[in-house]
Amino acid sequence: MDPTLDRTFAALADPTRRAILSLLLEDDMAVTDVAEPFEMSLAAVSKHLMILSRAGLISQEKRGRVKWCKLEPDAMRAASTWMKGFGQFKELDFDAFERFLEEEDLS
Amino acid sequence: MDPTLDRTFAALADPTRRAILSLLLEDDMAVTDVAEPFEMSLAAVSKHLMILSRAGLISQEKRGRVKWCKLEPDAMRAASTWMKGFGQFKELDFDAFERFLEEEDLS
DNA sequence: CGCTTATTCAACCATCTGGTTGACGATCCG
DNA sequence: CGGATCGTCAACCAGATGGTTGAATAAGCG
Repeated sequence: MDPTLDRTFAALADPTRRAILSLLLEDDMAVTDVAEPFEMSLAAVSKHLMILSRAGLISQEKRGRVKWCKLEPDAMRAASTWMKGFGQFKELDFDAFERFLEEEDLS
Repeated sequence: MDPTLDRTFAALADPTRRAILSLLLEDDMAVTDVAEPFEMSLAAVSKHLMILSRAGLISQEKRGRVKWCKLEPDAMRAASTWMKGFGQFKELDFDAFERFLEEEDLS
């Protein structure tokens, strides 16, 4: 029911966006530089960045003309936590998993 | 570029489908039983199960009239591996991460 | 055989997605 | 100031998504 988790997984479902995240792993980048390796318009990349931003996977800060994009690990960590918790309890203790979901509010 | 990873993350982006996976964690279930807790038509749940199935997150086996749905951990593991690898190399060794991506073919 | 249960199919609908192009606002620079 | 660069906005498009309903297929049961 967590809308953030929805947005995070949805954002990760696109290969262009995963590639953008890989780029940002190297360093913070301006929007134009993020767009450079992709064979699509700047506007399209800008939209992808907006989706990543609303999903909490990146943050954007405008300094002068240039908008800098920066990886934000927390959102991905939340998604990873959901998956980890999921596997952790398989064939083990379903009640414990239920409690885990309630605690984390990540059902 | 891995279409399976695309489908896996896309499948996980829907709260109904994540809830279905939680149900299946408890036990294998028939389609009708999976649908029971949800306030939507059986056809809608059937579609969700199809999406989970094509994403590799579950398998479905028909025995008699009844189609049994079973959790398949491999797909989620692949997604989890992508995320884990992602975090693992942050601010550490970008070249190693690049190699990881190539090896895993999970860019 | 005929009824009931299990599940999908088909058509339809509203909304979202990923892309385009062209215009626009903002900022830096000579 | 005037021009170039950075980035978004707006309108548009084709196709996917998540839901509905009603009919169809398939299998078990009396």
